[in-house]
Amino acid sequence: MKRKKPVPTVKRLLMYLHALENFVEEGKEYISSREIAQILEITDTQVRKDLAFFGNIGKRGKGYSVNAMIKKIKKDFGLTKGVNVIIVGIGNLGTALLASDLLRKRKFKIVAGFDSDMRKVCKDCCGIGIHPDSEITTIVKDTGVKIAILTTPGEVAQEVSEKLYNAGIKGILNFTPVKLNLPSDCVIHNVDFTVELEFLKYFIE
Amino acid sequence: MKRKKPVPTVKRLLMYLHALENFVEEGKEYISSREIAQILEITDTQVRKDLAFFGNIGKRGKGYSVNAMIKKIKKDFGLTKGVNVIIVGIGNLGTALLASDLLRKRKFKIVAGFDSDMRKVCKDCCGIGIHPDSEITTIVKDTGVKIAILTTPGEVAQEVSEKLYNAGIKGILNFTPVKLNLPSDCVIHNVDFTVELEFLKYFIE
DNA sequence: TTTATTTTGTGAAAAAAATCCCTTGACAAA
DNA sequence: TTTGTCAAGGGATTTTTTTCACAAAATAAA
Repeated sequence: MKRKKPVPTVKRLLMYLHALENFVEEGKEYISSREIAQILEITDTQVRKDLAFFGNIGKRGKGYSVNAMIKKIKKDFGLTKGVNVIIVGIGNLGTALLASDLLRKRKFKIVAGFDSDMRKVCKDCCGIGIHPDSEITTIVKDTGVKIAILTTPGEVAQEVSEKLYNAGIKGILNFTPVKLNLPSDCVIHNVDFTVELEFLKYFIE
Repeated sequence: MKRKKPVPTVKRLLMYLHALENFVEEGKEYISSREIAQILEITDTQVRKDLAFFGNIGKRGKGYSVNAMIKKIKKDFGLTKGVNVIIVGIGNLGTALLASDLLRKRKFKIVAGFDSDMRKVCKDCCGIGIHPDSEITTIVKDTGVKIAILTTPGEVAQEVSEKLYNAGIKGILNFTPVKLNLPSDCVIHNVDFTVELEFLKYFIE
């Protein structure tokens, strides 16, 4: 890898990865930058510039090896083996994520779920054990999981996130509408559909 | 409004709006660019540049009127009155969105839900009528709804989105992992948590 | 083999976005 | 008043990101 990749490049590379995995199922061996570009509705130069971060991995006149590119991206992003995550807050959204196969399909392994409501705590919900919040610290430490998906109500989000941080969580995918305040060695990424909807609305004249 | 706003500015303005609505609850009258900047962890210059798209709405030495700014942003984004949406695909995620108060809180009104499975169809689920897919065309035309939230399985996403487009939908918030192919007068915005998770993982060393 | 075509790779240019710096206005305290 | 501080506004600059233009390599066809 050449050097630190710009954030937009990182996002696009992940989108290339997802697009490519469909092609490998079809048995396609090589793909050109133009083909990738058409799928994502960007320019082919852009695709080549992004892929140039991995060195010269393309074959002139032929394109990029689908398998080789998938491997390169996965390796660079630490996605070669499954990534462990926990889900904190087993409400409607948390349950939907537990039941969804999207996470599993992309090799994310939900090692545990947590909820403050003892009624939600059960040995096995959708194949994943649900534990009380009080067990966050021990389980995070024992499993060494580094990523948490936060789907609690907004009211307790800050408090719970602090517990997660202290237990050793290094990244939080925050589905609550609250802006979490944690030390900078914990990466927080906010997902807010209402912002996305408002954003979408703006582009409809 | 001065001129067309850059995409990053649009996103930030919406985040300012969300942040500000917390302040108005606290009864705060004026807020400085620096205060907003600190919440979102960006620079104050950035905030001022973004707000400059609305003209000179700030008061030197004092800051920006919280209420005035909220009004400005809402008006510009067409968020002064409720925005109608439909949810298509009443699986786990669709159900979670129906039950969630996040949409309601931000003045999105779910006018109908749709599912191909007749067993999901009921008069009133979480206060919203669920209809069979076959009724998409009539209901979209009758209500004039322009935005759809797509939460079907990936396999039928393209097909269903075409039906939505033909019925008059102009914007789709796409939660499926499929890249939809529709004419360019329909805005598509993709939300993929797996990409977000992978993105997050990249920034944890 | 030769020629045409496809497609990568890259330095340079352009465009977009963010930051810097300085001026000006508003308010408050002396 | 005068003075000090806070904070917006806006031009200039810098940085980042994207696009352009074209050479070079590989392939396929003649």
